[in-house]
Amino acid sequence: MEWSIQDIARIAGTTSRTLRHYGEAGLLQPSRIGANGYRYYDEDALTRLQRILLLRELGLGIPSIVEVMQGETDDAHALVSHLQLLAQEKTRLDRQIASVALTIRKLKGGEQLMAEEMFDGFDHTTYQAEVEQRWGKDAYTRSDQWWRSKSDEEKAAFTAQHVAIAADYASARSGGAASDSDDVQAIVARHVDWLNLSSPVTGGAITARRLVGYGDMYVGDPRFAANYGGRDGAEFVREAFVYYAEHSLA
Amino acid sequence: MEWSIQDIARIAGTTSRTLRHYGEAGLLQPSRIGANGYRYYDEDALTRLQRILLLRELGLGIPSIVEVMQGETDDAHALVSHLQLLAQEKTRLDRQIASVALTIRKLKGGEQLMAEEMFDGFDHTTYQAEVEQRWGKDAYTRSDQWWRSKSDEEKAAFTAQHVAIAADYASARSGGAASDSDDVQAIVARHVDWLNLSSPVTGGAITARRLVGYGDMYVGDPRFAANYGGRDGAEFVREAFVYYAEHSLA
DNA sequence: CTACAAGTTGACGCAGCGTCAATGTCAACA
DNA sequence: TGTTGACATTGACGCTGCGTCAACTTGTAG
Repeated sequence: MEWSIQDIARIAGTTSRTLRHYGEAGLLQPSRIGANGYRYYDEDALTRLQRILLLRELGLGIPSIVEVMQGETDDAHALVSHLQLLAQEKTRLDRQIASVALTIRKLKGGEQLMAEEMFDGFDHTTYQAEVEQRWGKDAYTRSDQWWRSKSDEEKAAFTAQHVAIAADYASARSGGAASDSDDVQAIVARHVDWLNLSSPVTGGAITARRLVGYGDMYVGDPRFAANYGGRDGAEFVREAFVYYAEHSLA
Repeated sequence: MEWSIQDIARIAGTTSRTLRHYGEAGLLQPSRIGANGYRYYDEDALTRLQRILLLRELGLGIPSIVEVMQGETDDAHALVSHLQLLAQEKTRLDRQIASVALTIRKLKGGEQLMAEEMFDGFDHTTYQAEVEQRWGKDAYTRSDQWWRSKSDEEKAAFTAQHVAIAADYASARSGGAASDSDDVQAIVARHVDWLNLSSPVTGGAITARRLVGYGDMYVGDPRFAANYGGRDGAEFVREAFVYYAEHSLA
């Protein structure tokens, strides 16, 4: 059996450009080249290609894959060192997220705005007067003190976590995931953990009832919905909350 | 005041090449260009450059910075959307780390090897016989059962966490951090959390005494030291453990 | 006036392909 | 057999953010 470059690309789920690139890189040569210069690939090449694509999906660079395919390194070894790279990347990212969050807060004008901002994302009340009206007269003070008690690092981490959670909802939703899918429910679990971080302020761990209450608030208030990509995003989160409340907080 | 490209680069802590690049990108023009083509920069340019470098450190791309500098977006807004990018990147990385860890385990030949591998990283005993001798006759069984009780995702996460921790030690050490520095002690805190994950097996949370014991083992056994970059790395971890044990587990 | 160090410039390189413009191939139709 | 149009295929350039380098200037010491 023999296929043209386009055929192989379709079968393996990649592009002809990529195949030519692998050819240049010495990763995968066509099994035959026609008199007209066209590349043709056989079944061995297809198998090899699929292995290459797997390693690429795992993030290995072409030189590493070349090594592996030449048998100088076994797959596991290459993946382990790759894993170390990924881990480093991750901590670098974590650090950067923390500094960016910190810088944002500094730019926004110092501690004064912090309680508001945090409350804004946390229980959707932006102004002190509103907080007091909605949550009781000393809620603002309690929250403000709690927030001030945190170090800069902790504040940044807290903010960053929420941003990450919101981003995850967004990508899950755009990827077509259902609000009761495992993926989304896993995000909710993290979200609940995050909410529980401030349980000292709100008085105890999240209950099913409270979680659904939050969901309603997210949908009802555009300032909060904005955190989740608008009304539709907030609605998605609310559905996920409801499901989670029923199945995991019962 | 006016400086040559090299002067400005040194003052701001960057390179002349970078400055020329920013020039081409329209980010930062020299305040004057000599008849010989040499670039000269004044104080305004220096101020602007420092702002640019700050945003770059936070990971903003040049086009984004151009926007910000043109006043089309304020800093905070740009950083918030950048933060979302970073958060997405992070979850992508998390997923990839999990898949790589999972793939590694699959390659290593299924469940059979898992208990060994995990024990290998966890308390340095590679072989069943050795485990039994060192930790008591049913330690291996307990550990094996505990490990088997985990889902694939959980196993992958567990492995990935340890790799990340080891990588963090390595980068901290190569960055010249002391074992009693805040950064390193924060890594130890995560390490302790990680060790506590298997407290059901080892019988209760880590104590100061046990932590130091682990440190000694890491240094003493090359198979384990390998996880932390060899003897020197293990020694570094041991020092960090000792400090942590005295100051945070007292 | 020479010799040499230090500075400056534009150009190429890199990773992993996406995206062309320029040709080539092939079946259908005249 | 010649034409046409739909698809394929190829090599080349582009992209990010600079590091690195060869070639050329400038300035200082002797």
